[in-house]
Amino acid sequence: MVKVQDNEIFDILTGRVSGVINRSLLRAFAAQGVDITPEQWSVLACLWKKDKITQQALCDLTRKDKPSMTRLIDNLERHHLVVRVSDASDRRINLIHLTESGAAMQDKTTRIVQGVVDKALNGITDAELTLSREVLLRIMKNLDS
Amino acid sequence: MVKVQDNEIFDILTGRVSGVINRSLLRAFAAQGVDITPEQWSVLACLWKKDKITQQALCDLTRKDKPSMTRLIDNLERHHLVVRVSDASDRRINLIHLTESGAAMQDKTTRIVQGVVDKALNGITDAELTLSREVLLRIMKNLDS
DNA sequence: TTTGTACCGTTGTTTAGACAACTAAAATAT
DNA sequence: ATATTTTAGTTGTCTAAACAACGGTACAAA
Repeated sequence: MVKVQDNEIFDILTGRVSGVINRSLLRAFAAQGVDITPEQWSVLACLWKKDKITQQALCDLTRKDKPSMTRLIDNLERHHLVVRVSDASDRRINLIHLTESGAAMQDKTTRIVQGVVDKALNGITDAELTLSREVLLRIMKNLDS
Repeated sequence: MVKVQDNEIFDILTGRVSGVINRSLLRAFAAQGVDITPEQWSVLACLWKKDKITQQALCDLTRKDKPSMTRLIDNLERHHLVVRVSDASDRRINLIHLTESGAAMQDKTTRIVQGVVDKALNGITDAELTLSREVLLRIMKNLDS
């Protein structure tokens, strides 16, 4: 049995790795003069694939809850990267539209993120990565029920 | 090369796993009537190993920064689980002491956390876990510089 | 001894996640 | 046609992380 007291696993699973990555991304953006957070980037990344989708769709894609998405979009709107457009045929719905500046950020920011990912995965083989990913997905599955 | 656009890796590294675990822990505590967060638990876990240490030591052990620790300890004090005792010989220092209630939480909460960890790691072999951990540590090392 | 420097902890501000409670609109049931 | 339920999104409250700036205290150098 893996004992909780041998703290390392617990530490790793409980956000150490993602924290490091998140910080790296945040700093990489800042260093390049991009005023955006990794979370905001993940929302934009969805919209670059498919624009004009609902907030709920963005929740599903990013696995964030609705209040989080509301506030993320508040922030993205404040930065003029997206706009909420309420749907005429179903007035419950906001369709989130990329603005020009929002669309324009894709190339530069994706390069930045790619740089961090490359650095993170340096020296790690495909086989190692595949197995780790598979283990992590299994852990998530074990817990969501 | 692992492309950022194949979103899965990015998603995994960027907190989805730790998010799931964190939520699981939070709910497990709540379900057992324990009014505590996983972060607070991680601080208490340090103190159960070695009581009466400085805030800075707790920062190092938990890899949190000083403001985060200040506020975590604020919350723990509010719950009467620890107290700050300022050191007589060096008045910059607060030594964090477990209270009786703080000490008393060890067994129950550790069992709860152990339960979540067991569930998370169900069906994962030692070899798989060892390799994944090693990969994740390598990723962290790649990034902290 | 005074000055500089390093260290410990706090406060302020912004972003974000979790959860509950809520409004409004649409869809379904009766 | 009205009542109920489901869905979309917002707001409020708490916890927490990141970063900058700050006040005290200790210690070392000049």
